[in-house]
Amino acid sequence: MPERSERPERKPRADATRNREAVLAAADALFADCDSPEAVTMADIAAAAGVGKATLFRGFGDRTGLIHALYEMRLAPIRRAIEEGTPPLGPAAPPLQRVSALLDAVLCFKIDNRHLALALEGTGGDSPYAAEHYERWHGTLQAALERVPGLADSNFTAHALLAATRADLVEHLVGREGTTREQMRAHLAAFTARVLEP
Amino acid sequence: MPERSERPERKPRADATRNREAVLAAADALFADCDSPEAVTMADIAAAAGVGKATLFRGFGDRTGLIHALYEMRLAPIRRAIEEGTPPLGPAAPPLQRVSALLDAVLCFKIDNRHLALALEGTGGDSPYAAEHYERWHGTLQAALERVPGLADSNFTAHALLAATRADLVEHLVGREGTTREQMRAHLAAFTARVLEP
DNA sequence: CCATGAAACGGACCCGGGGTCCGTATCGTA
DNA sequence: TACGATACGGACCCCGGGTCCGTTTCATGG
Repeated sequence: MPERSERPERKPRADATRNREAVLAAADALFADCDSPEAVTMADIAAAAGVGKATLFRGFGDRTGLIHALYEMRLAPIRRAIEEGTPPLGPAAPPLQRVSALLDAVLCFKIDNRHLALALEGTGGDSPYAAEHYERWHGTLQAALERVPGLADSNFTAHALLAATRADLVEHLVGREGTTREQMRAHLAAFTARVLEP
Repeated sequence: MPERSERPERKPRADATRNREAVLAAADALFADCDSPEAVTMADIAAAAGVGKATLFRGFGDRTGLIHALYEMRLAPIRRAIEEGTPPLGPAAPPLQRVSALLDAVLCFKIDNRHLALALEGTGGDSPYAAEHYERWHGTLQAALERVPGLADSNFTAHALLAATRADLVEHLVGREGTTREQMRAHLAAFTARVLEP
């Protein structure tokens, strides 16, 4: 009896995908207006989505997985712009400009998605540095830094620059101290300029 | 009947202080050799100290309080060296040297007390930027930066430089990737030099 | 349009950890 | 030594993440 591995794939169920969307939407909304990410519980999300708790865990594995899915969803456009976009974000940009553009993009993303970034980095268990999206940011940034003349330590420098965009720092400055989005961008730009220019 | 607020203070009980020491020692030891801080539970600490759980909470308020007490204990000497020590760490040092010395001190402390720093910054609930010890680091560093000629944004710059010494970053580089203590110091020194020098 | 089995559902349930309560043991003082 | 205050400890509560299983709903083939 031959293996039937050759795509007997039946269509995915309609309610499953519908529920997945509902969960993502509900979670996004809940995280959006809450003081701190750990204030929103899995049961809350399930209730808000009109779904049983098990559906959450079946669809996303665990809490981290759900947040991760939300995060990647929002991140996808920026990711594309970086990997195959046009300068200054795309790969064709001259190194110096690209580093600045990269960091500015990260910062803007973190500002616009404070809740998610905070929820993700604040997921106590695993450090942010183990996540693959951080690896991507770091890898791309390091590659760009490598092409900057007179700059050793591209590895550490990439880490240090990214550290300036940490979610809780952004939350502290923007959310708590009322720093403007544009002020933040200016500050970060000035800082990176100082690091890059000899 | 006059208020008896004028020091009717009786001597603190011997067992109380003894237990406090035992708890601090036990907690320190447990945090020292564990993969991740949240792996060590309050019950564990109580058991290791030969004490009831309630004693922990009576003496330190909550988990954060206990970790905080440990942290401040270790931090005290460095704090003194900064506030009333001799250059390059003390207040009399020229700004540029002091900034470098300050950051180096923070880094060394975080390396030598990774467990504690990680436990403290990783205490999900409250962001590290709300803690008063961070306020102190930041305040001192900002003051020093203020005296560096040609450097605007001393506030943000202080945050950004301190971000390069975040506990989980240190843990990642030193604990996971095997970076040497001296390598870390060199990297950070080079990075800050780039930021400071025009 | 209906029978069928696979896939998804949902909420009761479990577990582990932070934090509390209160009867009891211990200490400092007179 | 007697006494009141203080600290003790472990049983207990609560809440949130994660699981189990009987039931429901869908896609498919007739």
